[in-house]
Amino acid sequence: MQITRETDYAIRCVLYLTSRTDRVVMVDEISREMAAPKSFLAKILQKLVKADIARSFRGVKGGFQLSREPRDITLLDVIEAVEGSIALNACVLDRTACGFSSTCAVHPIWIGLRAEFNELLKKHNFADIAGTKPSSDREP
Amino acid sequence: MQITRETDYAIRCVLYLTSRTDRVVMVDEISREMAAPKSFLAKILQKLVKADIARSFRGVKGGFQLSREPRDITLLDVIEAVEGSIALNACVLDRTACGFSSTCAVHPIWIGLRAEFNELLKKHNFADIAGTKPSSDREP
DNA sequence: TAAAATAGGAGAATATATATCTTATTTTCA
DNA sequence: TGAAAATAAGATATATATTCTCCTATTTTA
Ligand code: SF4
Ligand code: SF4
Repeated sequence: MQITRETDYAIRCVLYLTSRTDRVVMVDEISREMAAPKSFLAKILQKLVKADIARSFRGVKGGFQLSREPRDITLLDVIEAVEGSIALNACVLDRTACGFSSTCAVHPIWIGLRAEFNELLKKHNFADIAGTKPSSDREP
Repeated sequence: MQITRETDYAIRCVLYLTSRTDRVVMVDEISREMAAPKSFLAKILQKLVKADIARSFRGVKGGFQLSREPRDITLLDVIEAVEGSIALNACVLDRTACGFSSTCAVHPIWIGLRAEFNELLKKHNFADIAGTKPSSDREP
Protein backbone atom coordinates (compact mmCIF):
# COMPACT_ATOMS: atom_id res chain seq x y z
CA MET A 1 0.00 0.00 0.00
CA GLN A 2 3.04 2.26 -0.36
CA ILE A 3 5.16 3.56 -3.17
CA THR A 4 8.51 1.78 -3.28
CA ARG A 5 11.93 3.28 -2.45
CA GLU A 6 12.58 3.17 -6.18
CA THR A 7 9.63 5.47 -6.81
CA ASP A 8 10.64 7.80 -4.01
CA TYR A 9 14.14 8.03 -5.52
CA ALA A 10 12.54 8.84 -8.87
CA ILE A 11 10.55 11.65 -7.31
CA ARG A 12 13.60 13.07 -5.54
CA CYS A 13 15.43 12.83 -8.82
CA VAL A 14 12.79 14.76 -10.78
CA LEU A 15 12.66 17.29 -7.96
CA TYR A 16 16.42 17.79 -8.22
CA LEU A 17 16.31 18.10 -11.98
CA THR A 18 13.54 20.66 -11.56
CA SER A 19 15.98 22.80 -9.57
CA ARG A 20 18.68 22.44 -12.26
CA THR A 21 16.82 22.90 -15.51
CA ASP A 22 19.55 25.18 -16.83
CA ARG A 23 22.07 22.39 -17.38
CA VAL A 24 22.74 18.69 -17.84
CA VAL A 25 23.28 16.78 -14.61
CA MET A 26 25.24 13.56 -14.13
CA VAL A 27 23.85 10.53 -12.27
CA ASP A 28 26.69 10.87 -9.83
CA GLU A 29 25.58 14.34 -8.78
CA ILE A 30 21.92 13.41 -8.37
CA SER A 31 22.96 10.33 -6.44
CA ARG A 32 25.08 12.39 -4.07
CA GLU A 33 22.59 15.20 -3.55
CA MET A 34 19.50 13.04 -3.23
CA ALA A 35 21.15 10.21 -1.29
CA ALA A 36 20.12 7.51 -3.73
CA PRO A 37 22.37 4.57 -4.71
CA LYS A 38 24.10 5.55 -7.94
CA SER A 39 23.67 2.39 -10.01
CA PHE A 40 20.08 1.99 -8.85
CA LEU A 41 19.36 5.58 -9.76
CA ALA A 42 20.89 5.04 -13.19
CA LYS A 43 18.25 2.36 -13.81
CA ILE A 44 15.51 4.62 -12.57
CA LEU A 45 16.64 7.39 -14.88
CA GLN A 46 16.32 5.00 -17.81
CA LYS A 47 12.66 4.61 -16.90
CA LEU A 48 12.20 8.36 -16.69
CA VAL A 49 13.71 8.69 -20.14
CA LYS A 50 11.38 6.03 -21.56
CA ALA A 51 8.43 7.88 -20.07
CA ASP A 52 9.62 11.13 -21.69
CA ILE A 53 10.11 12.82 -18.36
CA ALA A 54 13.86 13.13 -18.75
CA ARG A 55 16.27 13.22 -21.66
CA SER A 56 19.75 11.69 -21.57
CA PHE A 57 23.07 12.60 -23.17
CA ARG A 58 25.86 10.06 -23.44
CA GLY A 59 29.61 10.44 -23.41
CA VAL A 60 31.83 13.03 -21.80
CA LYS A 61 29.68 15.98 -20.70
CA GLY A 62 26.69 13.66 -20.75
CA GLY A 63 23.98 13.43 -18.14
CA PHE A 64 20.28 14.07 -17.69
CA GLN A 65 17.82 16.89 -18.06
CA LEU A 66 14.04 17.12 -17.81
CA SER A 67 12.43 16.72 -21.20
CA ARG A 68 9.23 18.53 -20.18
CA GLU A 69 8.30 21.59 -18.19
CA PRO A 70 8.14 20.82 -14.44
CA ARG A 71 4.56 22.12 -14.55
CA ASP A 72 3.70 19.35 -17.00
CA ILE A 73 5.12 16.54 -14.87
CA THR A 74 2.79 15.23 -12.18
CA LEU A 75 3.34 12.88 -9.29
CA LEU A 76 1.21 10.35 -11.17
CA ASP A 77 3.49 10.62 -14.21
CA VAL A 78 6.57 9.77 -12.18
CA ILE A 79 4.93 6.97 -10.24
CA GLU A 80 3.62 5.38 -13.42
CA ALA A 81 6.98 5.80 -15.13
CA VAL A 82 8.54 3.65 -12.43
CA GLU A 83 5.77 1.25 -11.37
CA GLY A 84 3.62 1.13 -14.48
CA SER A 85 -0.15 1.59 -14.23
CA ILE A 86 -1.21 1.60 -10.63
CA ALA A 87 -4.36 0.37 -8.92
CA LEU A 88 -5.31 -0.44 -5.38
CA ASN A 89 -6.15 -4.07 -6.07
CA ALA A 90 -4.83 -6.60 -8.58
CA CYS A 91 -8.27 -7.25 -10.12
CA VAL A 92 -8.46 -3.65 -11.36
CA LEU A 93 -5.48 -4.08 -13.68
CA ASP A 94 -6.38 -7.65 -14.63
CA ARG A 95 -9.94 -8.91 -14.23
CA THR A 96 -8.78 -12.49 -14.70
CA ALA A 97 -6.58 -12.19 -11.60
CA CYS A 98 -9.64 -13.11 -9.53
CA GLY A 99 -12.43 -15.53 -10.38
CA PHE A 100 -14.98 -13.38 -8.55
CA SER A 101 -14.46 -10.22 -10.55
CA SER A 102 -17.69 -10.53 -12.53
CA THR A 103 -19.89 -10.98 -9.47
CA CYS A 104 -17.89 -9.23 -6.75
CA ALA A 105 -19.50 -6.19 -5.14
CA VAL A 106 -16.13 -4.71 -4.19
CA HIS A 107 -14.57 -4.88 -7.62
CA PRO A 108 -16.38 -1.82 -9.04
CA ILE A 109 -15.47 0.10 -5.90
CA TRP A 110 -11.76 -0.48 -6.49
CA ILE A 111 -12.22 0.70 -10.04
CA GLY A 112 -13.87 3.90 -8.86
CA LEU A 113 -11.28 4.47 -6.15
CA ARG A 114 -8.49 4.07 -8.66
CA ALA A 115 -9.90 6.88 -10.77
CA GLU A 116 -10.35 9.15 -7.76
CA PHE A 117 -6.89 8.35 -6.46
CA ASN A 118 -5.22 9.00 -9.80
CA GLU A 119 -6.95 12.38 -9.93
CA LEU A 120 -5.46 13.25 -6.55
CA LEU A 121 -1.98 12.41 -7.81
CA LYS A 122 -2.45 14.34 -11.04
CA LYS A 123 -3.13 17.51 -9.09
CA HIS A 124 0.49 17.78 -7.97
CA ASN A 125 3.03 18.92 -10.54
CA PHE A 126 6.71 19.57 -9.97
CA ALA A 127 6.58 23.30 -10.51
CA ASP A 128 4.18 23.52 -7.57
CA ILE A 129 6.09 21.00 -5.49
CA ALA A 130 9.43 22.76 -6.00
CA GLY A 131 7.74 26.01 -4.99
CA THR A 132 6.42 24.48 -1.76
CA LYS A 133 8.25 25.43 1.41
CA PRO A 134 8.59 22.50 3.79
CA SER A 135 6.79 23.06 7.09
CA SER A 136 10.00 23.74 9.01
CA ASP A 137 10.87 26.65 6.65
CA ARG A 138 7.55 28.47 6.93
CA GLU A 139 7.54 32.00 8.22
CA PRO A 140 5.91 32.90 11.53
CA MET B 1 0.99 0.41 -4.14
CA GLN B 2 -1.67 -2.29 -3.74
CA ILE B 3 -3.50 -3.92 -0.91
CA THR B 4 -2.18 -7.43 -0.26
CA ARG B 5 -3.99 -10.73 -0.86
CA GLU B 6 -4.33 -10.93 2.90
CA THR B 7 -6.29 -7.69 2.93
CA ASP B 8 -8.44 -8.75 0.01
CA TYR B 9 -9.25 -12.00 1.84
CA ALA B 10 -10.18 -9.93 4.89
CA ILE B 11 -12.56 -7.83 2.83
CA ARG B 12 -14.16 -10.90 1.22
CA CYS B 13 -14.47 -12.34 4.67
CA VAL B 14 -16.25 -9.31 6.12
CA LEU B 15 -18.44 -9.22 3.03
CA TYR B 16 -19.43 -12.85 3.60
CA LEU B 17 -20.10 -12.27 7.27
CA THR B 18 -22.25 -9.30 6.29
CA SER B 19 -24.46 -11.69 4.32
CA ARG B 20 -24.73 -14.08 7.28
CA THR B 21 -25.30 -11.82 10.24
CA ASP B 22 -28.01 -14.14 11.58
CA ARG B 23 -25.62 -16.87 12.68
CA VAL B 24 -22.09 -17.88 13.64
CA VAL B 25 -19.94 -18.98 10.71
CA MET B 26 -16.96 -21.34 10.82
CA VAL B 27 -13.60 -20.51 9.20
CA ASP B 28 -14.05 -23.58 7.03
CA GLU B 29 -17.23 -22.21 5.49
CA ILE B 30 -15.80 -18.73 4.79
CA SER B 31 -12.69 -20.32 3.36
CA ARG B 32 -14.75 -22.48 0.99
CA GLU B 33 -17.16 -19.76 -0.09
CA MET B 34 -14.62 -16.98 -0.47
CA ALA B 35 -11.81 -19.15 -1.91
CA ALA B 36 -9.28 -18.16 0.72
CA PRO B 37 -6.76 -20.58 2.27
CA LYS B 38 -8.26 -21.81 5.53
CA SER B 39 -5.32 -21.49 7.90
CA PHE B 40 -4.36 -18.12 6.43
CA LEU B 41 -7.92 -16.94 6.83
CA ALA B 42 -7.91 -18.11 10.45
CA LYS B 43 -5.00 -15.75 11.09
CA ILE B 44 -6.77 -12.91 9.33
CA LEU B 45 -9.88 -13.46 11.41
CA GLN B 46 -7.77 -13.09 14.54
CA LYS B 47 -6.83 -9.62 13.33
CA LEU B 48 -10.45 -8.77 12.64
CA VAL B 49 -11.33 -9.83 16.16
CA LYS B 50 -8.57 -7.68 17.64
CA ALA B 51 -9.89 -4.72 15.64
CA ASP B 52 -13.38 -5.34 17.00
CA ILE B 53 -14.78 -6.01 13.56
CA ALA B 54 -15.60 -9.65 14.29
CA ARG B 55 -16.28 -11.69 17.40
CA SER B 56 -15.18 -15.30 17.83
CA PHE B 57 -16.65 -18.29 19.63
CA ARG B 58 -14.54 -21.32 20.46
CA GLY B 59 -15.38 -24.97 20.77
CA VAL B 60 -18.06 -27.05 19.09
CA LYS B 61 -20.59 -24.70 17.45
CA GLY B 62 -17.93 -22.04 17.49
CA GLY B 63 -17.09 -19.67 14.67
CA PHE B 64 -17.21 -15.99 13.78
CA GLN B 65 -19.71 -13.21 13.58
CA LEU B 66 -19.48 -9.48 12.92
CA SER B 67 -19.21 -7.54 16.15
CA ARG B 68 -20.50 -4.29 14.61
CA GLU B 69 -23.20 -3.28 12.20
CA PRO B 70 -22.04 -3.63 8.57
CA ARG B 71 -22.91 0.06 8.15
CA ASP B 72 -20.32 0.86 10.82
CA ILE B 73 -17.50 -1.09 9.19
CA THR B 74 -15.64 0.77 6.43
CA LEU B 75 -13.08 -0.36 3.90
CA LEU B 76 -10.51 1.66 5.82
CA ASP B 77 -11.39 -0.20 9.04
CA VAL B 78 -10.72 -3.57 7.45
CA ILE B 79 -7.55 -2.48 5.67
CA GLU B 80 -6.14 -1.01 8.87
CA ALA B 81 -7.14 -4.08 10.85
CA VAL B 82 -4.93 -6.17 8.59
CA GLU B 83 -2.13 -3.82 7.53
CA GLY B 84 -2.05 -1.36 10.40
CA SER B 85 -2.04 2.38 9.72
CA ILE B 86 -1.55 3.02 6.05
CA ALA B 87 0.23 5.81 4.19
CA LEU B 88 1.51 6.25 0.68
CA ASN B 89 5.13 6.74 1.68
CA ALA B 90 7.19 5.45 4.60
CA CYS B 91 8.12 8.95 5.85
CA VAL B 92 4.46 9.67 6.64
CA LEU B 93 4.28 6.95 9.29
CA ASP B 94 7.81 7.55 10.54
CA ARG B 95 9.54 10.88 9.91
CA THR B 96 12.87 9.39 10.91
CA ALA B 97 12.63 6.92 8.04
CA CYS B 98 14.14 9.60 5.80
CA GLY B 99 16.77 12.18 6.63
CA PHE B 100 15.15 14.71 4.31
CA SER B 101 11.77 14.78 5.98
CA SER B 102 12.27 18.16 7.64
CA THR B 103 13.31 19.95 4.44
CA CYS B 104 11.61 17.84 1.77
CA ALA B 105 8.96 19.58 -0.34
CA VAL B 106 7.18 16.30 -1.11
CA HIS B 107 6.82 15.15 2.48
CA PRO B 108 3.87 17.43 3.33
CA ILE B 109 2.18 16.40 0.11
CA TRP B 110 2.23 12.75 1.12
CA ILE B 111 0.76 13.72 4.46
CA GLY B 112 -2.07 15.57 2.75
CA LEU B 113 -2.68 12.77 0.28
CA ARG B 114 -2.88 10.27 3.07
CA ALA B 115 -5.70 12.20 4.71
CA GLU B 116 -7.58 12.55 1.44
CA PHE B 117 -7.09 8.92 0.60
CA ASN B 118 -8.26 7.71 3.98
CA GLU B 119 -11.40 9.82 3.54
CA LEU B 120 -12.11 8.06 0.27
CA LEU B 121 -11.82 4.67 1.95
CA LYS B 122 -14.00 5.72 4.88
CA LYS B 123 -16.85 6.52 2.52
CA HIS B 124 -17.45 2.85 1.75
CA ASN B 125 -19.16 0.76 4.40
CA PHE B 126 -20.17 -2.87 4.15
CA ALA B 127 -23.90 -2.28 4.23
CA ASP B 128 -23.52 -0.20 1.06
CA ILE B 129 -21.06 -2.61 -0.50
CA ALA B 130 -23.25 -5.64 0.13
CA GLY B 131 -26.16 -3.75 -1.43
CA THR B 132 -24.15 -2.98 -4.58
CA LYS B 133 -25.00 -5.04 -7.63
CA PRO B 134 -21.90 -5.98 -9.63
CA SER B 135 -21.92 -4.50 -13.14
CA SER B 136 -22.74 -7.84 -14.77
CA ASP B 137 -25.96 -8.11 -12.76
CA ARG B 138 -27.34 -4.70 -13.63
CA GLU B 139 -30.67 -4.48 -15.38
CA PRO B 140 -30.93 -3.25 -18.98
C1' DT C 1 42.12 7.19 -29.53
C1' DA C 2 41.68 7.55 -24.53
C1' DA C 3 38.55 9.04 -21.19
C1' DA C 4 34.03 9.83 -19.46
C1' DA C 5 29.59 9.30 -19.52
C1' DT C 6 24.94 6.52 -20.22
C1' DA C 7 22.43 1.81 -21.91
C1' DG C 8 21.15 -2.57 -21.07
C1' DG C 9 21.05 -7.12 -19.22
C1' DA C 10 22.04 -10.41 -15.64
C1' DG C 11 22.03 -11.54 -11.14
C1' DA C 12 22.77 -11.23 -5.90
C1' DA C 13 21.04 -9.95 -1.47
C1' DT C 14 17.35 -8.72 1.33
C1' DA C 15 12.68 -7.98 2.72
C1' DT C 16 7.89 -8.92 2.37
C1' DA C 17 3.92 -11.59 1.30
C1' DT C 18 1.71 -15.86 1.50
C1' DA C 19 0.85 -19.31 3.47
C1' DT C 20 1.24 -23.99 6.66
C1' DC C 21 1.92 -26.72 10.83
C1' DT C 22 1.84 -27.73 15.55
C1' DT C 23 0.29 -27.33 20.12
C1' DA C 24 -2.79 -25.25 23.46
C1' DT C 25 -7.27 -23.81 24.94
C1' DT C 26 -12.21 -23.52 24.97
C1' DT C 27 -16.84 -25.33 24.45
C1' DT C 28 -20.46 -28.65 23.57
C1' DC C 29 -22.95 -32.61 24.40
C1' DA C 30 -23.53 -37.69 24.38
C1' DT D 1 -16.78 -36.69 32.40
C1' DG D 2 -14.46 -37.16 28.35
C1' DA D 3 -14.24 -37.16 23.31
C1' DA D 4 -14.92 -34.20 19.54
C1' DA D 5 -14.93 -29.85 17.38
C1' DA D 6 -13.82 -25.52 17.07
C1' DT D 7 -10.57 -21.19 17.60
C1' DA D 8 -5.77 -19.04 19.55
C1' DA D 9 -1.13 -18.47 19.19
C1' DG D 10 3.43 -19.02 17.77
C1' DA D 11 6.93 -20.96 14.88
C1' DT D 12 8.37 -21.89 10.51
C1' DA D 13 8.44 -22.60 5.55
C1' DT D 14 8.04 -20.98 0.66
C1' DA D 15 7.43 -17.82 -2.98
C1' DT D 16 7.68 -13.39 -4.75
C1' DA D 17 9.06 -8.66 -4.97
C1' DT D 18 12.18 -5.10 -3.79
C1' DT D 19 16.54 -3.16 -3.65
C1' DC D 20 20.77 -2.78 -5.25
C1' DT D 21 25.32 -4.20 -7.85
C1' DC D 22 28.17 -5.58 -11.64
C1' DC D 23 29.62 -6.24 -16.16
C1' DT D 24 29.95 -5.20 -20.95
C1' DA D 25 28.56 -2.28 -24.80
C1' DT D 26 27.86 2.10 -26.86
C1' DT D 27 28.20 6.97 -27.43
C1' DT D 28 30.49 11.40 -27.22
C1' DT D 29 34.17 14.67 -26.42
C1' DA D 30 38.62 16.58 -26.84
S1 SF4 E 1 -12.67 -10.51 -4.47
FE1 SF4 E 1 -13.52 -8.79 -5.60
S2 SF4 E 1 -12.18 -7.12 -5.01
FE2 SF4 E 1 -11.12 -8.94 -4.35
S3 SF4 E 1 -9.80 -9.41 -6.09
FE3 SF4 E 1 -11.66 -10.55 -6.44
S4 SF4 E 1 -12.87 -9.18 -7.70
FE4 SF4 E 1 -11.29 -7.92 -6.85
S1 SF4 F 1 12.44 12.28 0.18
FE1 SF4 F 1 10.73 13.43 1.01
S2 SF4 F 1 8.99 12.24 0.37
FE2 SF4 F 1 10.71 10.90 0.04
S3 SF4 F 1 10.84 9.74 1.94
FE3 SF4 F 1 12.17 11.50 2.23
S4 SF4 F 1 10.84 13.00 3.21
FE4 SF4 F 1 9.49 11.46 2.38
